[in-house]
Amino acid sequence: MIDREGPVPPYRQIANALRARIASGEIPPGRRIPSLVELEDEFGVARDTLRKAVQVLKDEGLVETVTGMGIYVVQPDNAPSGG
Amino acid sequence: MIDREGPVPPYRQIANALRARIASGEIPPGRRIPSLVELEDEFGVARDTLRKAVQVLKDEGLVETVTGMGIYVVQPDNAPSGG
DNA sequence: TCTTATTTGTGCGTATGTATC
DNA sequence: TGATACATACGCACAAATAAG
Repeated sequence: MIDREGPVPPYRQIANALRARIASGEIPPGRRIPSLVELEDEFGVARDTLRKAVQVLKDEGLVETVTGMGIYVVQPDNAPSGG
Repeated sequence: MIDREGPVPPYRQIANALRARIASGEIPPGRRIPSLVELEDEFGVARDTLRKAVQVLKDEGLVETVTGMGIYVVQPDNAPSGG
């Protein structure tokens, strides 16, 4: 799942994978993405790595984190699309 | 924000900047300094560098780390002034 | 209110590889 | 060779918010 030989670091690969799921509608707006524990299990990486991957998506405005709840896909209404 | 040309290494500059905020009262005793993530964003340096900067302030007794909470400005009451 | 479970937030310590001075 | 810095990654401990009972 994660290619540790290539030039793309794991945290970027994970960010890309999650972004693809969001873009494809697999994880629609308002929905939660898998928890860090589940992602740990799925990708076989440390939380630190997931934290960085999530940070990338947060930076892009694709997701938002809520302590005690999870990480949610930002809805178009909430998206900073300039309006 | 960080001068990478001068003789003062970034971790020292950051330590100085934080020390100034504490001295000026911008971050009063008992208050938390920005998290490492926020400082990463603000200064544009690696976590490794931030941790060294914080270590300087800890060495000076200006701040204390509380696990799971953050890094706090030491209160005069708690200062190791010999009491 | 308290306990239990889940989930994110925050920092510590450590390690590897690369690069500059 | 050493200090400094960046990028990446793993494992660990503890705190806070949320949810359910």
